[in-house]
Amino acid sequence: MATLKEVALRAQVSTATVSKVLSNTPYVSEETRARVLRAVAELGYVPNLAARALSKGRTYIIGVVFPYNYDHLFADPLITTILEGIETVCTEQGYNVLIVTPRAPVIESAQYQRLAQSGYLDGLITIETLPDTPASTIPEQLGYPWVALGYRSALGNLNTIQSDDFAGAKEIAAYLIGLGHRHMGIITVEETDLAAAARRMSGYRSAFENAALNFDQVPCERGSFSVESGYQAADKLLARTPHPTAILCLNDRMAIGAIQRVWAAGLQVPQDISVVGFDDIPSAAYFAPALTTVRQHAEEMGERAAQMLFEIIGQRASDNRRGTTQTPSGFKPIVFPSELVIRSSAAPPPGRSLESLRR
Amino acid sequence: MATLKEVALRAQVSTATVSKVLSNTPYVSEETRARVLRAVAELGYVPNLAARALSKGRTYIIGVVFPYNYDHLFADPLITTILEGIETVCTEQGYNVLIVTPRAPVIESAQYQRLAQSGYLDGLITIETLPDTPASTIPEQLGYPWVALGYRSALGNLNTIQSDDFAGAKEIAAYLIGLGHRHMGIITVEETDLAAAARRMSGYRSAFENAALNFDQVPCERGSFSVESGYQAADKLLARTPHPTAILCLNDRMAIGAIQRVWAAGLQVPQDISVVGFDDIPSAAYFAPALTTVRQHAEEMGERAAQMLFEIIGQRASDNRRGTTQTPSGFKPIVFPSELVIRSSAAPPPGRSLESLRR
DNA sequence: TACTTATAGTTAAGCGCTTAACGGTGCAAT
DNA sequence: ATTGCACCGTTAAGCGCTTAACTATAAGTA
Repeated sequence: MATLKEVALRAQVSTATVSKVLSNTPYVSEETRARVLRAVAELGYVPNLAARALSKGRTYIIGVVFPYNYDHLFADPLITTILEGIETVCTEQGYNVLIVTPRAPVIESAQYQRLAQSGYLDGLITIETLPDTPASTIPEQLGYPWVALGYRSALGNLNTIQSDDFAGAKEIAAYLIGLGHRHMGIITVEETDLAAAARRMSGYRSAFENAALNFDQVPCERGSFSVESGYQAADKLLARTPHPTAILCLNDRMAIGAIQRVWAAGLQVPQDISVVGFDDIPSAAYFAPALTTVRQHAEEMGERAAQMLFEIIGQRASDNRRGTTQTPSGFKPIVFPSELVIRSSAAPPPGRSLESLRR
Repeated sequence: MATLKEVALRAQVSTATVSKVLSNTPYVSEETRARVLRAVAELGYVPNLAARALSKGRTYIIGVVFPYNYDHLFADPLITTILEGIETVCTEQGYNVLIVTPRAPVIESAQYQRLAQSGYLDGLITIETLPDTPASTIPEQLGYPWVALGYRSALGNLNTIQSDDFAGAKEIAAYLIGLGHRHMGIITVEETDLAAAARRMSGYRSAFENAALNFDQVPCERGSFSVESGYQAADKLLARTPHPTAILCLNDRMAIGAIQRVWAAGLQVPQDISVVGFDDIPSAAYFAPALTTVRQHAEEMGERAAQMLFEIIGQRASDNRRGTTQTPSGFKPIVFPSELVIRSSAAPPPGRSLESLRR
């Protein structure tokens, strides 16, 4: 609670001198430096960050904006893993992380809007799971240092970090096709709920078309990310005759739900039906059967996002210093590969299952 | 980027008036109010929070301090669930959450120390998994609004939110005993790594003693929270002859690891060996066999912690207003019950397994 | 000797906001 | 006519820090 002034008084110097000592500015004698430092120690002085922020125009806080329409936000391991990556880099750089979870579509979220423009944040990382939300727009308008994890077609995806959803989806679909599956089902989500959904669906489609399979008549149900919704969606898929021999799920949690439903039907995974997911959440490996899925490099993506943000912040700062007008350009999108993780929830289709089921 | 001053200029009033309008202070005519509001809208004015924080002495940011020695912090669903609870309440109250993850024992973490004392935070919630870390001490010394999730024997556990680890552990141990198990093994962690560890162990002990079983000769291995470490610990437990018919694990992840090891030995859970966990992480329900474990009310605990914090903040504020000296007292600890969740990873011991193993 | 220049420290303005204290109005009550 | 007071608005003093601009001294240079 001691202030700079009190330190100055005690050390018998001006506040400017104390400030200089604290910021390691040169031209302070060893003797006064020592005196100041002693006063600081004696008073247990800690600079007031709000004051510093006001006068320096920097807060050393960066905001991480979560997607708003997720069911249980932090329950998604992918998101928390990304957060962890971000957090690591920010801490290294001496920045703090403020988490922003808009509870309304971003455009309506007063909380978010204010924060973004309040000068409280030195930068913003948005985790954008939705297609082109206005969240994408605002920071850019402000010339605000900002990076998005996700897609932003509007601005040519500048300053974004992405996962190669298309390639990952294509690969896992091709894998199932390679195993011999011809009748598959898909559990997806509303494309308005997840920007990546469309990419993954395109990936699936591409694999199907490569194998000369008609993608448009593949049965497809929609869930809402959760295990429960995966169960429900699988329920509908299994009601078909013949039922699919493999189910492609847009995320792991729905895959787990789908597997529960398959079990409930008295069938085995993968012997009777193969089920694959997407994301490779931590428990995917320990689930039985261990999930065949697609891994995204979430932690690295988070780290890279933070690094990119700091590059932007640094660049802005030097621009300002030399009075250059801001380069309105940005970084090209960084696309992280996603990789097929083969475990044991997928296998070749049962030999004559189709025939036998048709009886 | 517009400032109060600019708004005032445009609305042709003083900055004080603008400020009053913005804070809904009475005694402003409808007409000027409208004029000010229009100017605000036209300029897209958003108050600068750093300035507001400085002049009001409040930042509307509360810090959540994570335990420092966790392997993969955010990977622990318990922690993220708590965070979610905290976040919910804070958002409701118009507060933001800053996450603080000391990367060193708290006492050495300059980052943490400064933050706590920098006036940047209106309050602190520490998630304390360790026994009486200095983290517990500092905020209290400062009379800083602060709540801990965990145990703090030093201060009579004032202002803490706890889970009834003892009762939960006792209950699950008693459950296994009730099923008929007599030879059990325990997978715990270092007590210096988790304050609750001692409580849970006491709970186990109590159940054993109630059943007149000698707790001290129960084989006990130590892991480090992770699935992998559970596997390793189970490995040692299974090396014994006779091996235990049930394994009590201090958390679910280690239980999952232990189950993997049991499978690797060609044994079935729960037919051959029962394995139970603690925490009831989300995937516990979907794991096969679904884990019998102990649920903690993590989200509610987080919410309650935040509520308690706001009560303290409010109380401080009114104290200051009427100049009362701070009541150094605090709230009594709130203990959340933990409840046994019976699923399918535990069953009675195999009929004659004891005899047959002893051959 | 006079003029730089490096060093050491101070002054004071200012970051953008809040708020106590202080005028002025009108108008009802004395 | 005087007082009281509810109402509307302004002035100005901070909040605690940073930093440009300045003063002052000592040492180096032509």
